Amino acid sequence: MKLSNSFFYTIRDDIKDEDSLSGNLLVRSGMVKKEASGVYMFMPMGLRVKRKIENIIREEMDKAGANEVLMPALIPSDIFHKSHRYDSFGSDMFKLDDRNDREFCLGPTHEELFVMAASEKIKSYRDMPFNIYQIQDKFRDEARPRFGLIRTREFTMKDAYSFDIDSEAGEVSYQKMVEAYKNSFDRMGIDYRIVRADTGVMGGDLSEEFQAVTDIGEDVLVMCDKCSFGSNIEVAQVKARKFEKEEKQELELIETKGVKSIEDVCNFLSIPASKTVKTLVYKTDDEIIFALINGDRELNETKLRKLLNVSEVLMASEEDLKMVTSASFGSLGPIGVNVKIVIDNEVANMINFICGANKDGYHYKNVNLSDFEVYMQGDIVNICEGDVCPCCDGHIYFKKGIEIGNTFKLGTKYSLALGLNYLDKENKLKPVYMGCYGIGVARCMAAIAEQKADEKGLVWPVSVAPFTVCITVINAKDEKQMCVANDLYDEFNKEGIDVLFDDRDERAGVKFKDMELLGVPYRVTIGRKAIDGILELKSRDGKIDTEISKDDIIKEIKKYV
RNA sequence: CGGGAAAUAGUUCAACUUGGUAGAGCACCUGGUUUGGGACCAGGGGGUUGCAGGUUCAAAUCCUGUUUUCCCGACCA
Repeated sequence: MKLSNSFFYTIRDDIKDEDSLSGNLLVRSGMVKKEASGVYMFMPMGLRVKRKIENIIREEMDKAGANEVLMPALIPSDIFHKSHRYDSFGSDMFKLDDRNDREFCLGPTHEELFVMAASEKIKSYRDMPFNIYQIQDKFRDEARPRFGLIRTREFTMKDAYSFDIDSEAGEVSYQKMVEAYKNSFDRMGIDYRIVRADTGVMGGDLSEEFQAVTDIGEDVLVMCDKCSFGSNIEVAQVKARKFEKEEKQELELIETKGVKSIEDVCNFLSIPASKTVKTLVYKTDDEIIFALINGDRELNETKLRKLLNVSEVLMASEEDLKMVTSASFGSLGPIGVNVKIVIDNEVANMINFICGANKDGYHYKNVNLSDFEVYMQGDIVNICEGDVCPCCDGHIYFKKGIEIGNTFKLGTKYSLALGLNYLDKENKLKPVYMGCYGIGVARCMAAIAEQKADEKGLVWPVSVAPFTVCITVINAKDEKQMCVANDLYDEFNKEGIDVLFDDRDERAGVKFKDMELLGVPYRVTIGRKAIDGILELKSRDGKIDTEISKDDIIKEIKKYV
């Protein structure tokens, strides 16, 4: 591609409404442009990167034996009613009516359609296993699009679905996809971690996420400094701490005027937070519950929701609280109140702890488990840095990540809901075992940009770069330089190397800056010495900066691609 | 959905507090000088100040509403 007559532009100033590093650079380099919050146009350079990422994924999926298909983006809503997901997606779904008032939506995901597709083939156990996938746009009316391409409302996703006779066979299909994912992300040069995650609205038995490590990540990744444990914080198990053994003391009511927060209590009594118990009030589907956790912990709502087996937990308001006690937030505890008490595993290990007395201005000292009735006990807190790993005796540290891919063992959730069955050897009807596997294509692009960019602009690995090499002519009016450049351009093309020819009549500095902003991995500069057959080769990452003979340049570049 | 900020030329911003003909850098056009790291000089084009009301002799500026965008949170495969 020659730049002089191409649709290419760059922007010198920072973009006002793109705060993230990747979003700002992707827009400034003319790769994408925002049309609305979370809605982007892809310009030629951006589209090339996106396509390269798609092709890496496509190759790895095909290698793993999956077959590519394409589903509609426009989907009749009834199918989501059938799978009972219409309401769970709720306002995240873009909804519309056709001219006959039939309800449609723009597909937020495609499990249902893939089940429909698979049912065309699946009649018997002989018809499995197989895996089908597509690379297509999804639409989700996100509450808050942000960070450029990282959270958008229309986004390209590769989604694959495996169909097996049972969980054992499903496991094999699942592992194949995990391998394909590792290969894909390795080829893209992404620094990622695999972590356990919540299955969320997808449902199913197990979910793992592929998380690109970056500081602007929206997820907290829980890692162990000793073993390979990795988990999203939302599901990371906490090994309950054991506390020092001591004799149980007599329960004691103490006056604590104006003492509300855990911090206040600790200061007032000169004790560590771990000696206190925090009482949090939650509203579930139909009642108020008190959740008790150690004073230096944070509650994890996902875990609480699962423990209680309810669809939603919300923090209670002051009014909700009035229904169960006259005390206000800051003076709550498990004693003398008629609500269900849920305690964290760690609270069960505590002896003689401090908590609110359900009477404003008072706390209880020396509280023990025997002083109140426990409705349920479980792991309902967030793991902390420094905690002991749930799998070994190592210690936990955190990283932040962007979810670039995930894999789900769906099990039979969708096959049961939508009637996808097969006949086994004994002629019995059984539900199909499914897995589903997603990769956010543009999100990968943003993650790479985020991880690799420097102060000059984007830095693409060769595998996803819009062009592998650019030819920069110092003086486009110099016929000899242009002649050398044109020859080289033809040679690169002949060799099948993606080459960008910056033949614009611009000053050298402008061309250098533009190519650095764009992040092309290698630059061949054609300048004064070109007449003697001497060119310059510079890599965007700064590792190579050398003069080189015109005759060796192709060979040299080929070493890196 | 809660909290915060913002909207003025293609773009980044100024002018708003204290109402009085909207200005700069970059970008763009013309001419000239330049030509290896976002050149310089001279000249020039470009704005219903997001939108709708209101107050006023007079509104970018004050008031009300509304829309959009970003940030923090809630939410989120």
